[in-house]
Amino acid sequence: MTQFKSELLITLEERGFIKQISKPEALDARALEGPITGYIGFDGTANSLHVGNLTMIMVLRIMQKTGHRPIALMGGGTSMVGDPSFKSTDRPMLTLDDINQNLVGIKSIFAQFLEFGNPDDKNDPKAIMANNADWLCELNYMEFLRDYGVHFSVNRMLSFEGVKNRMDRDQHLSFLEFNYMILQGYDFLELNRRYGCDLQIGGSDQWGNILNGVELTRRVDGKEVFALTTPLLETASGQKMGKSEGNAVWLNEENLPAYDYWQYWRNTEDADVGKFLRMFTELSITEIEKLEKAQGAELNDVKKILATEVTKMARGEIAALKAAETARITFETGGLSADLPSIEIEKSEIESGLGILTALVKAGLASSNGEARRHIKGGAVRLNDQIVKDERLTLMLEHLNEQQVVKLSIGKKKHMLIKPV
RNA sequence: GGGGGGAUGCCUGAGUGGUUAAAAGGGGCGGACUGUAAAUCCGUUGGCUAUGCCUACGUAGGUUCAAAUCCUACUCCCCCCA
Repeated sequence: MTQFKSELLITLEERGFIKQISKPEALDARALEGPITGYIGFDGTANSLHVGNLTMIMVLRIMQKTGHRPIALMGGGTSMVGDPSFKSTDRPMLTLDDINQNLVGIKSIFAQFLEFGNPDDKNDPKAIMANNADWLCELNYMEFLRDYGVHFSVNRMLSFEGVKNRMDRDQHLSFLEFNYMILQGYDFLELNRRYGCDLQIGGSDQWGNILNGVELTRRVDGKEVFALTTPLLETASGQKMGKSEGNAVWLNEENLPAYDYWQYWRNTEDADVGKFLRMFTELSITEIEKLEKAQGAELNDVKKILATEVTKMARGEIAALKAAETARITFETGGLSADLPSIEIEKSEIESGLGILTALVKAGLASSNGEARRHIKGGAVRLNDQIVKDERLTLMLEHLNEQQVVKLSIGKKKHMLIKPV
């Protein structure tokens, strides 16, 4: 294991962000010399980002905090093609408009984590948001082939892990998709030319693609740039990160209320607590080491700290503390917090008798009447903390409590308030 | 371009005329146990105004009392040869 000297690599290392580095010593030395410009690519296919992207965002944030310049590269160009690896879906190609609209949403999330500056000012040390559509869409095929295609060895590309796997499993790999890695390599070269970018960071599955860019930049412009990958993030029990109730855990309030975001982190597995504290909070390492000593049920308090810290960053301190308090009231005192996620329903609808099934669906606790019915049968549904046994029960104004709301729950963890208006 | 194989529910994958809303596993969800954890066990997993009805086995037609299952065309994928 290399002993790093630069604050950047030391921090990334101790927080568990490093899986592989192309030339660790040289990169370390470069980081000591002066600010590095590093980039990570993000998909522009959704209007938001989720917990699965958080690792990358945190790496960019660490770059900025240690005095380097991060670039968030939107895959506007590559999204136009659509990722062909999901070949079953025949999904419509995203238009430039869609992508640009998505980028607006994504940018607002980044703004929570990074400080952006003026991309045209070479001396502005703040973060940059770039879009590869700006250069990929203007490429001329013949020129591109002659200028850059010549530097790619098919033999070599075939030997990359990702490609090899596909071949071994006899899985279709289109030429389009094969070109992905070339375009990504070109991105690196282009970012180096535009912003002096010397580092590309990505998930460990990106290793081969990143190296292509490193190679290309060296061959074409004779510049040395670096690759760094982060470990693939899974929970200790091997689940993919970032799904809760089958839905993505979004980083923005509009897609997921702070309370639910807080809950996601509160429900972290014991074995992941230390890892997550390191990666997703900015508590000091000594502090984290202290917290990690907690055993068994004591870990519950540490999980609360984790949840609050992580929520602070994405949603701000006020929202985080409020979420923590709401959870405390709900789970620890059995009381009713008015800050639980809620929906508003017309008062007249309740007056005329709102079926419990419909209410559950409206509250988003069940996706269909059938599912709501099954939950009632399974004894999972509660109305104001009373188990509901009758699926024909109707909500009436008498069900409103002192605070003029009705609390609907499914299971022990999911609660919604219904507010008549 | 020639020959062969295939497309099934969230995913993998059985099913080759009626008993099939479709085996099995995974995943999801709920329950028990706990610590709002993991592991384990149990239940559940198309929709509806529900002893019935509708939608569903790549797409469009056809045969049949009856089709995921048979026929025709189309689309897409895989393999072998060129």
